[in-house]
Amino acid sequence: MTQVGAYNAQDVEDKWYQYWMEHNYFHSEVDDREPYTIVIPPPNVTGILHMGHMLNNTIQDVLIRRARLKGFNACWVPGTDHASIATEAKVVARLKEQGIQKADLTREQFLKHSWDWTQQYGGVILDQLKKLGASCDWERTKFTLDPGMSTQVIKSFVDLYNKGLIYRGYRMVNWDPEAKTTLSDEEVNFVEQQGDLFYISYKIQHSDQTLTIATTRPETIFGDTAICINPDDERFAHLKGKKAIVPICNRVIPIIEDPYVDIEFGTGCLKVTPAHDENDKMLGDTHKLEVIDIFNDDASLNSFGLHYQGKDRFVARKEIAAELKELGALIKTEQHLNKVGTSERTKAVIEPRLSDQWFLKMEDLVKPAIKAVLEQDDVVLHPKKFENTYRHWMTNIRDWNISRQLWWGQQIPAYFYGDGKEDFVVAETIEDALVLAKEKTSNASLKSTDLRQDPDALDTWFSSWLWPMSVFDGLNNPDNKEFNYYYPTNDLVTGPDILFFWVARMIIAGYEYTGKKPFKNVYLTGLVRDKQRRKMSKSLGNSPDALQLIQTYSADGVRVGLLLSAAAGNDLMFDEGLCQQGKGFSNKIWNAFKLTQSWDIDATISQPESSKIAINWYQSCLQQTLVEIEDHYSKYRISDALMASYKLVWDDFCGWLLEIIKPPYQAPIDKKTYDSVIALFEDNLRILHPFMPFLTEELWHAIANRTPQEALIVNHWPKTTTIDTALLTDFEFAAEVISGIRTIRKEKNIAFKDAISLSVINTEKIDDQFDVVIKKLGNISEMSSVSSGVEGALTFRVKSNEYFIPIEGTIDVKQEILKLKEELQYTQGFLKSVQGKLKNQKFVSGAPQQVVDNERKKEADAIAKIETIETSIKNLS
RNA sequence: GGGCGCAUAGCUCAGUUGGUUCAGAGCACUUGGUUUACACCCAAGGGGUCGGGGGUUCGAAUCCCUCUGCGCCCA
Repeated sequence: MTQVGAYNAQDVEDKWYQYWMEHNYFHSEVDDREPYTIVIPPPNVTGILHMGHMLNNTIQDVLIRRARLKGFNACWVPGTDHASIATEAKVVARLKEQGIQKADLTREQFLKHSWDWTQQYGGVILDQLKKLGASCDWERTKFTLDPGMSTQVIKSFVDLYNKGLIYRGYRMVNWDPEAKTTLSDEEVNFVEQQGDLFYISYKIQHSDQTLTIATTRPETIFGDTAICINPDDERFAHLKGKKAIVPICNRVIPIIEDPYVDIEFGTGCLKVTPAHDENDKMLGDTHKLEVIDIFNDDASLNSFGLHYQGKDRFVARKEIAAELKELGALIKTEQHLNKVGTSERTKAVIEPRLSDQWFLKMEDLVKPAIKAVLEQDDVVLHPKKFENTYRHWMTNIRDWNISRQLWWGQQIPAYFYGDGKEDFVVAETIEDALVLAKEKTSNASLKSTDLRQDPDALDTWFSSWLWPMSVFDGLNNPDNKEFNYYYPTNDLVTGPDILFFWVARMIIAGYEYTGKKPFKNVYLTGLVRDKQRRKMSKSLGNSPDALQLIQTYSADGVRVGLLLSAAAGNDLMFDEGLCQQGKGFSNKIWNAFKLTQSWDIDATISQPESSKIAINWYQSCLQQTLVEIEDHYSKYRISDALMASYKLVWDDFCGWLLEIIKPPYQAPIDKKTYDSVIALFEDNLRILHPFMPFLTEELWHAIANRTPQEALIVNHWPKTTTIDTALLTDFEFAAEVISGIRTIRKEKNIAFKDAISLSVINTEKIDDQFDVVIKKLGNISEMSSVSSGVEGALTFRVKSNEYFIPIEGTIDVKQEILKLKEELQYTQGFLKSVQGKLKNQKFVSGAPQQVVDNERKKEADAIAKIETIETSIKNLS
């Protein structure tokens, strides 16, 4: 007998993580085994662990630990992302606090600050993942700006440029005036805002007439280069071919006609500002209009804004409205609800702006990626429903703006040698660039100092889209042993919010560079929300502190809590109660172990029949659950796999098996039973290990002294054997009998410690092997088979078997009969509906044979049961 | 404005090809139970016209139409 104390999760968790690290179990090297690879979605280098990370890294750890147990060479590659916009914004903000403006620094100085920041905070989130139990191969940790990673990004840029897929375009882009950078469409959020609709009057040249235009942005009148009307609009027919005068700046602009104008909206007249609106740009192109950009980089007005020069766009808007009013040009203003594009990062209102940018042509690149997911199932999305979203995006894809006006990131490897738009070459190094530039210009005297590298950096996603390849150096060195072994990877676990940003692009890059998928399965988790369904966010302050949660509920508890309600692709309503449930489960397992250790083992006593049968039953039960779990995993239904394991251990192992084999108080247990139970407990631990790595490893070593080679983390998944289904069915029947006894005990207030006797009319011809179990769990002193009813006994039925419990004193016959009659009525009704179906010729001929047979069986069962009940009623009356 | 999805017990959700996994799970709730692993426990129990309406079918939570409410993505 061993004394086992209470479970102290914190000490245990630290101890085992250290042990795992010391013995290098997480590290993977190329060998003969089949690989199983996951690359982590690299969190932002300056980020801290939040609930979303916890969820998706728990899932990855479950998958990787299970693969390890299944004998695969499991490799989970961790890393961080340089997250150019987010990180640069943070660095700029910190410098500002120190009184330093980014504009006052050189690029080199600024990058030095950024690297300092990265080194200071970069490891934090990875350390937090360790607390969660993440078994990443830390020796392989990568950072998207590592020199080896960056060269691959540059290589791919040059390659795509040389293939003619990257071009420089003057395009309308989303300009973030605060971060002073371009954003991709995906980084712009549209938020509803109550604004004003201004009705501005323009004079018609050489006449007294005016026309009125509705606009939400009066400050852009300085950029107006035309007025547009619908050619079919009768109201404005008289204006055709005339010219209008822009108020304040008094520029004369043409009145053009285009069916694009919506006659119904506003006044039916549209002012055209090609520099500051996508649709206006389109009109401008069609009608060859002048383009006047009126803004500086920070969205203050430039010299075209005349006396508003230097003023912010929103300040200018108010003041211009006031001036227009003074001039009598402002007819009225109306309240107007519109959707305003804002920066995902800085929340600044986006300014549509024309600028020179680098673009990647997507049309041909997406083709293999569409085929792989939607036609060939080469890459499978879980859950499937995301295929529709994927299809929609991929078939409507636009060219990707890959340049950002930032310093933190890979600098675009384009080198300018002159002032012309086409005066550049693209090369991996400045030396190569010089060679190319000399060739292109036929100017042999060019020097590298004559070259100016494009100051812009590449979009962060342009480096992370290579991630599954670049972490294995696959672009620098495509024939290397590791890349060939680990790639394609197996599973990718990430949130659906970056299906386009990241997942789709990795698939595109994978096919472009290797002709192969980057991963086989994509598991899309849901978003973690709070109980009120709100997204977890810093500003709402509704995101619990991840490390605090681990401290309160243990890492195992939090892992279980998160997984319990996390079906793939479904948002997860986070509730601390779930973690409590996880912790409760740890406690349950711990106490089950504590119980087994409290017994004295006696090798001389023989095994009770009830223990023998119960152990056989649990063996089958575990095997059956194993099949179920396997099926859940194969469909990436991780929470179902957990729930199946949870019920196996809690209900079947603790609730039934341990209760059956438990020796009487202070009596010893026979050795055979003890050994079998421990062996089965070990199988439980193997199954639970991926979900609860710490507790299971602790118990694994508490059971026996084990060498490092024998640690649970590198042990094996339970071996599969045969399932005795007849045994399972018989047990189920016995469980119903026990439940019947318990119900009667409760109804009649018969305490468990009072033994009772039980008789049965065994119409069902049930095997008596479980009688010993029924006797033990029902506290039955005597159990006998009878051929006819027992007088003065309480009864219950399981199928057509009738059970009798004689009790002292008289039973309330009237009430018993009433109960029986109710049961009879219900069964008769059930029989009637079954027979109704069977009488229906269309059902019998139309339904599959199996369904019809089933109905016949139901009919027979019901008839037998009715007979049993009727006999009982007769006996009582 | 376009696209995708959801609505099942008080809550969070399963329910795969229409029929024994068909009305289910976990939690919560009610009642009873503690000298004998665990009250973070055990047992028993209540609770849903599967969002409304219509249709297809021998048969619908499941397929189709429509209405209502909600969520997400994109313009």
